[in-house]
Amino acid sequence: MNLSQIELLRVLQETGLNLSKAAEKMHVVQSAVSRQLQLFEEELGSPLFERKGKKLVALTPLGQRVMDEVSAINQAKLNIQAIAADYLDSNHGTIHIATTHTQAKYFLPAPIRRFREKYPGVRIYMVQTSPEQLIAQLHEHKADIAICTEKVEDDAELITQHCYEWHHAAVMPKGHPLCEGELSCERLAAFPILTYSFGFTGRSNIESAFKAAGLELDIILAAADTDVIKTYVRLGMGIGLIAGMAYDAFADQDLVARDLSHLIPRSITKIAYLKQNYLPLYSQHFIDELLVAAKERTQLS
Amino acid sequence: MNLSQIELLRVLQETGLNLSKAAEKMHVVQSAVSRQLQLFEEELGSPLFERKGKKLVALTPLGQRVMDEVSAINQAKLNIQAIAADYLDSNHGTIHIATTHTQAKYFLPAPIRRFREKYPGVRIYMVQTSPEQLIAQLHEHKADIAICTEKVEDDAELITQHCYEWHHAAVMPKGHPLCEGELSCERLAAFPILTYSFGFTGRSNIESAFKAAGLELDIILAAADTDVIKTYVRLGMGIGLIAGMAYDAFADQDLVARDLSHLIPRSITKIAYLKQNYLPLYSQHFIDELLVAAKERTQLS
DNA sequence: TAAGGTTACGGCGATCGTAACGATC
DNA sequence: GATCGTTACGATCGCCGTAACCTTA
Repeated sequence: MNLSQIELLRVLQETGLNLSKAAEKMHVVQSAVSRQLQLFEEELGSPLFERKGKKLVALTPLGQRVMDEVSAINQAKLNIQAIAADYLDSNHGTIHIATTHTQAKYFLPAPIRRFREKYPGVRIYMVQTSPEQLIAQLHEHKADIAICTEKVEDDAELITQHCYEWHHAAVMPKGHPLCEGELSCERLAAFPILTYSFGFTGRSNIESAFKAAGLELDIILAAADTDVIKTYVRLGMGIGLIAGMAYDAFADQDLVARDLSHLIPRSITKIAYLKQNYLPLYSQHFIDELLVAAKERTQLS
Repeated sequence: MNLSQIELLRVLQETGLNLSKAAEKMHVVQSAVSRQLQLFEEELGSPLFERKGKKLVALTPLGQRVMDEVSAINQAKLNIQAIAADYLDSNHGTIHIATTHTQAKYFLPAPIRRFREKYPGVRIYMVQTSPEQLIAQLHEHKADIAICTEKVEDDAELITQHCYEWHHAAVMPKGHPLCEGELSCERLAAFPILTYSFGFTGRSNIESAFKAAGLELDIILAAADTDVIKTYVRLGMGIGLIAGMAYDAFADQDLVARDLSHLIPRSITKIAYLKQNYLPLYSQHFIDELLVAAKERTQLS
């Protein structure tokens, strides 16, 4: 057993058990990885993969168990490298952030700007995905830190930190009937609604609020990001239900935003990362910066 | 980075950072490990060991962090091998049990006999140590399963299972004044006491019982095992406070045992093993056997 | 001077690449 | 015939062992 065999198994998973692609990723010829796999299976005494003809089509039960350990080894290997790199120079490196459009546009700019001033040598990569993909990004080592509102919890391999709480707001063109008077679920439900797609940005809280009131929403647009919603609100298509922080008092002067904290349960945005994954010092400072920004935001509102 | 370098680091810890001894353990010449260590440190960019002259004297802060990951890799490597071996033949292998004299002599014989009938191909190794060493044995991979009464808990890397509960008993020669009448802490404390060493077999429960009663025990013998205690009780040196199950109605006919469950809090014997450590099927069956024996014992009493 | 560690160098073997072949869609 | 995997074989590079040397208790 050696580390390149372990690496091979990891890459094989990534490539859908394709030896040729795995060879390419590892910068060796295909015959080499073929033989390494044979040697490893021989050493263990039984096959790790189900084969159909010569093709690898699935993991054997043994293979599945072994894969868990392979992940552990791979994680530890990455950690050693990260720890050493961090120790050599804790001002340079990379952070991969996975997050959603709303966070990327309305929350992250401030903390990221401040972080970049302190750590100009750290490259920040942002991956923007759907909330349900965020955690997967962590597990696949495509992201170090995920910032998300829905779908976290109950993952023993994850550490999650409370970041900040926010409420939804209703946005509408100036002069709309809902600009005046007390807002209620009933009044809102009387208009066509534009809001987030399922699983995005607290959508589930919107659902639960109106379901509790026994109301059916007429959702005529479900978008992944706020800008699309605002665009169609401007066209007079209906009421937009968006995250409160996504209303920009300056850029959105032509729209009216009304707080819905009394109608829709608060949403909680969290920071998540893998428990087993070593985060360099600067990443920890990045998280600190997020928490500072979160605190500022809560004091503001 | 490769697995033998990782292995080297592990062995270096075992040998007290002695390169020569590490080389010997790894069946290679000393110069080889010296160079491998250099290469690895070079790859990481900074030293893993503090050196005094040429000698390795301590881990650097980097080294300490790296060592944690090294342990993880080593554990995963062992797991892969164990899983594969288990998959090939789940009826052969080894179990290393770490336990104390009392468990080894008075509890384990029955479950081990039954287990051996079912799994004649499994070699059972027993390491008998002091309770405080038991957990260390697990961490050092010198034992797979620890069976112990004191000093477990609050170790996140451990899984502990409740095994059985038992009480202490007082043993004395026939005809001793304490053979008759109600037993109390006061009556016991009036005699010289022979019992377990600190940290052994529920000794702490004995302490707390008498401390609660405001009594000082005159402990004239503190032994690690029950047989020594019984031997000196037979010589008339005093009252023996031993684990109830350590009294053998047949072999100890010349002694009188009196239950102390109303005076001394119950002791709990637990099974512990490393969370990260893969236990072969037969080991899991061995634990089942322990639990069966534990149940039988509690029904008896 | 014994024990622990480093450096230099030659030899051997593990692993790679080339290449030809086999199978499956 | 294109994709995917295996087998055979020569070449190379990494790693080991020998051996001489350095350093400190």
